Amino acid sequence: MTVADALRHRRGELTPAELRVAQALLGDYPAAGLQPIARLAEEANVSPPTVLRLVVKLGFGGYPQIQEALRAELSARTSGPLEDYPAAAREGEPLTVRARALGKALAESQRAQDPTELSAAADLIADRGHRILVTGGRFSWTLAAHLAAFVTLLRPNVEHVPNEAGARAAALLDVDETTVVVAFDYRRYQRDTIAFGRAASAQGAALIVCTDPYLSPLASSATVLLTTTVEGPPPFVTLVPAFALVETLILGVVERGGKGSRERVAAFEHLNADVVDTGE
Amino acid sequence: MTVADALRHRRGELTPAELRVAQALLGDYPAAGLQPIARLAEEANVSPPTVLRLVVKLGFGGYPQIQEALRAELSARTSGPLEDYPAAAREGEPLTVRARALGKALAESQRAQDPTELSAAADLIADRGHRILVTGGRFSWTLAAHLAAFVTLLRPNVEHVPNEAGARAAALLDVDETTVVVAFDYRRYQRDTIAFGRAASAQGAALIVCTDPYLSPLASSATVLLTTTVEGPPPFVTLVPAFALVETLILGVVERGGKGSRERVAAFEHLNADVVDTGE
DNA sequence: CGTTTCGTGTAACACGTATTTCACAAGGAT
DNA sequence: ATCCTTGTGAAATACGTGTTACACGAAACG
Repeated sequence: MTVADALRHRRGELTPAELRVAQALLGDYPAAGLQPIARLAEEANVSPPTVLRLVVKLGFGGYPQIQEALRAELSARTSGPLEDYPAAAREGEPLTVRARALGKALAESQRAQDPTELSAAADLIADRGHRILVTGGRFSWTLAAHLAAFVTLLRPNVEHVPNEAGARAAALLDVDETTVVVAFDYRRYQRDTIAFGRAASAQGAALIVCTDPYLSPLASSATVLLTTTVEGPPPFVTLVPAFALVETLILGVVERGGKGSRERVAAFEHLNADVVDTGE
Repeated sequence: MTVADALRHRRGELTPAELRVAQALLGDYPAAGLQPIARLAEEANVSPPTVLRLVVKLGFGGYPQIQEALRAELSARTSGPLEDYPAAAREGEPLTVRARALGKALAESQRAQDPTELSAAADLIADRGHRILVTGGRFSWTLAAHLAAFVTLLRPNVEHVPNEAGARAAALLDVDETTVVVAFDYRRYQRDTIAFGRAASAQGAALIVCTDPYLSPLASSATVLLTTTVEGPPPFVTLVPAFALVETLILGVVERGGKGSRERVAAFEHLNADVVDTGE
């Protein structure tokens, strides 16, 4: 397990100040952790002892030890298993290159995923005692919509809250301890999404935050935190891993729903006259 | 110029012992240079002062300075934190299995993709002489929405037609030869999506159909046909490859849009006060 | 409303590290 | 051969750094 993995995995045990250190570390990984402790502390707006406490909490004997771990990860890169993957297919072809990049991003992203967090999220969403609100940002709203569309099929009381002030204000009116809010917030974090999530959290709702490894500021309020890569082919970002996460979540909810969920789907299909079973 | 460049460039001026340092440094770059000077010296079989002399010869004020330069190079890499650090993938874990399945589906799907069709689709969508309508079915409408949301950013005259009779009827009113319709239709093909596509095609519109390998009935009317797998982990289907296709299409449109597209995106980001650049 | 616990920063301390100084070899020149 | 020049390492020094101890404040608890 890499330092980055450990950092994300044990996020729940971190204090606010320690979380700031984690963000600084992940934000410029691994270079930030190879600086003197005082410099890292300054970038994270905390004191050196706080950094040290985080390091010890992660299981390292001291700051030099975590630095050694980071250097080791750095050295391991050369002999990494991903290097020999591209043996297949034609090099050069832009489409092939893109496919590889996406596949790699997907694999990496899911490797870093914490099964505990994932199942906690599925539990929350599957529990019919909760009301579910799903929302997203300028681009990620489609992910929210996709999740909401499927989950609606599996259980009642699911709502997609559009990326829009009025709808969000209205949705907040009924938020209480029995509400679960799923928020998608990826780099270029959006102030309004963050505000919505924080408000919901303040009103007692459970908060599932889906974000990138740099962590949305909303992460500190999260009950459950799910991260996926957004690194795509060189200059671009991709939401493919995030989309895969959404599907995995849906899968988890289906599993928890058991027979009831399947029957619900069957009922839906019968009600739906538009559906054609066989092609042609 | 990077430290590595400087090292190679000036290797002629180096003494034998200094050369050994250079080799050690380049052999495990840049991790070796981020160790304490004594450790690096030991690995190169020289004394610490020799390392320091090399550092000064390269134009650095001291050892901390060259370390800072190395860290800066590390940070400058555009690649994200996860991308570079593979680490060992845990076998067996259900999540990993799913990741592999998705990755495989993705790779296969994109390999089967015909570059000609893909670029034809991108051409059609990028051409500003056309009006673009995007629509999808019960589940794939989010894909349509995602495509529409991004393309709207890149060019004017793009419309997402919801999966709903009224909206579709209204949209059909203005369809003519200058219209391009993008339709998503995956297994459990939908009668209404098919009807919409056929009607648009009959009115002279170009038709881009995104479907699975079993082919929607709409395929026969398609100007351009794009297929992706829907085979997911055993009992389930996945839209991940389809989502990747959408992103690839967007990428194609961006490329064709050239500088204009980028400026459009930049303008959008400036207009958008909600966006937060840095966490917290 | 005290009391306790937890989180955090300040300041002193101790350790490790970079740097300097100096001594010693090994060629090359006079 | 003797003197320089150049390259190198050992040891001592001075500095920066990690670490520890302690004190303050805020939140949780009784």
